[in-house]
Amino acid sequence: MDKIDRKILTLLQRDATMPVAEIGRKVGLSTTPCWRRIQKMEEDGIIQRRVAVLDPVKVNVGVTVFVSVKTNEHNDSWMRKFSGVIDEFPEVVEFYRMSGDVDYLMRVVVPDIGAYDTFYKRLISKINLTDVSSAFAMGQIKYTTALPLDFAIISDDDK
Amino acid sequence: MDKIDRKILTLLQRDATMPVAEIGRKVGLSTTPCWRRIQKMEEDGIIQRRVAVLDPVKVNVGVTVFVSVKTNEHNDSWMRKFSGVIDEFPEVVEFYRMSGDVDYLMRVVVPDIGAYDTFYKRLISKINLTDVSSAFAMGQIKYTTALPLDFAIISDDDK
DNA sequence: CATGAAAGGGCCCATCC
DNA sequence: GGATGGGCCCTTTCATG
Repeated sequence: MDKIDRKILTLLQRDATMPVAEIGRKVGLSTTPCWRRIQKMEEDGIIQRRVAVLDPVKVNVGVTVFVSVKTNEHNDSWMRKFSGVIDEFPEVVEFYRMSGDVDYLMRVVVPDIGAYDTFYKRLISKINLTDVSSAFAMGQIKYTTALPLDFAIISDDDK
Repeated sequence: MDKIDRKILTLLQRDATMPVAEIGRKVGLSTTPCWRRIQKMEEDGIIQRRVAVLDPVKVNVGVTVFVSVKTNEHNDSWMRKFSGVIDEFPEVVEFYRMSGDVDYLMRVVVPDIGAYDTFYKRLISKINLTDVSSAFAMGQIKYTTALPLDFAIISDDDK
């Protein structure tokens, strides 16, 4: 991956509908080589997919809750089971295995507190969770799907 | 918004490259009305944008850190300043104002612990933060940009 | 008023240089 | 990496219930 690829990714992370010809123009390439680079990055899995991003408030999931879970079950099979349960809940949009005193952290999106309570009851009915604590977000100040590309590995033969 | 719109959104959240004709076929509509519905949802801001989603590991930001901030400055102007500082950091991909004992929570993506330390130093040099604590994720088990549409408001005249 | 059918223009993508 | 061309898809216009 070189500087041009990074520029292409920057543009596509911002707007995936941009025509290849225009991307090429912005990065100083003609259509074909630019298209080939994009194609390769898709094959390599650098570009995973192209998705529509919706307005959370307008689809009535304006409330984010961070749910911390502590457990005594520190084995792989339990994690897989937990993971499988979480997969069934579309309200859970992010799920992490943590280091430190919390074992798992998930981000849940719901319309309001009441809906969160419903979610919570459904969750604990599916799997036994020892210690769960919920932190409510009062507002989303920043949210982006665009990853920083400043750390991406640049091939040597690139000025 | 009716059931068909929800189906369209479900498809577009999964894959925004799907041709309108195919979407129409899947939801039981011909091309034009399907295209118009999508157009309208874009105008209404329900569909905010279409973006490329990249693989975090492959662009070398495989480590997620959740940073909790407590502060004594509970006024709007300070929040705006903080918000402005955060905007300058592409490593911060999410930023929330919280209720409870933590005031702000952000998700930061970096290549490794060392890069997080660099980020942390740069951050506290830009703004005075009283109480900051960092929690490292050992792994991302689930991440989706797709919001649940089960809560979306359905217009009455829809079976 | 919402849907469907058909036509034009633009873009993707393959081939060749 | 660049240029040309065919084919598909988006987008508009017109017709229909």
